[in-house]
Amino acid sequence: MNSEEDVADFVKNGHQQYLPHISIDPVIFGYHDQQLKILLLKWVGLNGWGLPGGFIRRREPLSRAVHRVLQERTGLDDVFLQQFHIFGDSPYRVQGQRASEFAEKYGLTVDDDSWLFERTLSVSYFALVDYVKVSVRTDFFTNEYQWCDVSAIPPLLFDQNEVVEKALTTLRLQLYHQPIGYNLLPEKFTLPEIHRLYETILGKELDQRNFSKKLVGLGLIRKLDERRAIGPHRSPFLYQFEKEAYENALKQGIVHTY
Amino acid sequence: MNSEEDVADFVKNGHQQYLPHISIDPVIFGYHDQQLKILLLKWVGLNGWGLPGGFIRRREPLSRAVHRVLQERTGLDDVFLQQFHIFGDSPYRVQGQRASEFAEKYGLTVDDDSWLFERTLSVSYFALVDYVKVSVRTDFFTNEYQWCDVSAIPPLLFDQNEVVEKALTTLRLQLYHQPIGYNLLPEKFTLPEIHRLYETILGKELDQRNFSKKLVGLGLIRKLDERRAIGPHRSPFLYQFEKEAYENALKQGIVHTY
DNA sequence: TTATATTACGTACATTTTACGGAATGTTTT
DNA sequence: AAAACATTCCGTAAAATGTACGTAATATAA
Repeated sequence: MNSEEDVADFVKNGHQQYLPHISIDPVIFGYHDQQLKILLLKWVGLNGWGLPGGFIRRREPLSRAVHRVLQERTGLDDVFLQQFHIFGDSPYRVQGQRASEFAEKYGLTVDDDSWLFERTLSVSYFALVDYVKVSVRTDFFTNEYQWCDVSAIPPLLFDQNEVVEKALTTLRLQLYHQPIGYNLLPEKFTLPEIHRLYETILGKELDQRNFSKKLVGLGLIRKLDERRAIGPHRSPFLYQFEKEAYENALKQGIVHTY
Repeated sequence: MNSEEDVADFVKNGHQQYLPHISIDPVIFGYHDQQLKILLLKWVGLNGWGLPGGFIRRREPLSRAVHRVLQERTGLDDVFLQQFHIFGDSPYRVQGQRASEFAEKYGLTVDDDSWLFERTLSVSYFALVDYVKVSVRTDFFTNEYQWCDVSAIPPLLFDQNEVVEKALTTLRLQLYHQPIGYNLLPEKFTLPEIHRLYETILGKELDQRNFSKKLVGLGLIRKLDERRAIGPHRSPFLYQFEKEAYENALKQGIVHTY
């Protein structure tokens, strides 16, 4: 959607195609090289940084909608997405926005009761991807993007700082229970690789020896009989995710503590 | 809402007052006397048992909406409610309902595009209450109710069996992390009381000695210097919830495992 | 051959969870 | 008053889990 015509139509008639009052705003964590970032977009009409977002098509299952939104933004398919909350309490989510400001900015005529500016609840998911493999697409509403380190998130639109915080908390809590890194690491990876990933996500050091014991003990990964050549050092063994365990995890979580 | 006039207006114009496409369907667990039940309503228009439900007012924060819905159904205030999922994948949630059947049943004229019969996502919460203290209110749409044992849930409307299952799983998972029994037990309660509560919810025996150690150890409850007379037996000591710990739990969960 | 950076692995200690038996107590019955 | 009964109360040992930590192996480059 990039022509002004399309946009005007979207603003005016989008509610015929999409459900009003509900947006999907995935927190897309990007990991690479011991850095954990999130994808932020500069929303022109709202004049600030915020999460990528999208709407649900009238006849589209919710989970398919999230995958589509992620796909549209990042080009990625088959990413593990985890729903973690629906936000509907913040004043911003109760009052809706003023259409007029937005209209001015774009030089569009926008009715004050346009569906786009009505109150919107936000269904929140998070995903974890490799940000160097992603080519982000911006559009008419978003003219800029950044991968922003999680330790330096600027003030975001609406209540989205809270959303990001909760996403991060949930990501960390579920790290040993959900197949979070599944689509991030290569099919065969080394212990140091997954070790660095976990350390980065949790923001703290994990004892390397205990870490491998734990992951193997939980049945999450399995050691292979191959190594990878990594230049001037000892070749590390390769590991694989235990597919069955992970598929179980997808449904019910790996660790059951009741 | 019980007069036919009100109902006709609700069906026709409810979307002026409520957000369409989103319902709130709390799973209300009722505990009493070592029985764990859930509140089910017989939905006349849909001809089946289902969860109590309600809609969000246009300018009403989400969490206030749930509390209101619960209040309207049960008369209870200040109940701990925990959001656990939003459902939007089931075919029933993607296609919407047929208005005509409903109209027939009630002898109302209902437009096929009435907001009420459009696709609806369900924001799900659970609560835990004492079901003998609740007087359930039915209304025009629901002419019957039952407190149904969790071990014998009948086929429910839409995807609500899945909803209930997930509610139960979440309830059990969070039992040691959220102030779930807070509004259920009296302010001062005995160890056997809370012990039986936990056993019933988890559906298994918990060693009585380890149980008290655990709860006190977690800082959830504190032993008082009083006892309660319970007839022909040794008088048990009374305990209280640790208010601060519980208020913390409300925000972030008590046990932090990352 | 040596230096260097990295991976690999095992063992002792602390903490948490689990298992389990026996003494104390408030009434009712004899 | 004593005995019987149903219940509450407590502590300790064993097992499992989590934490801390040092040293040997290895792949290249110098």
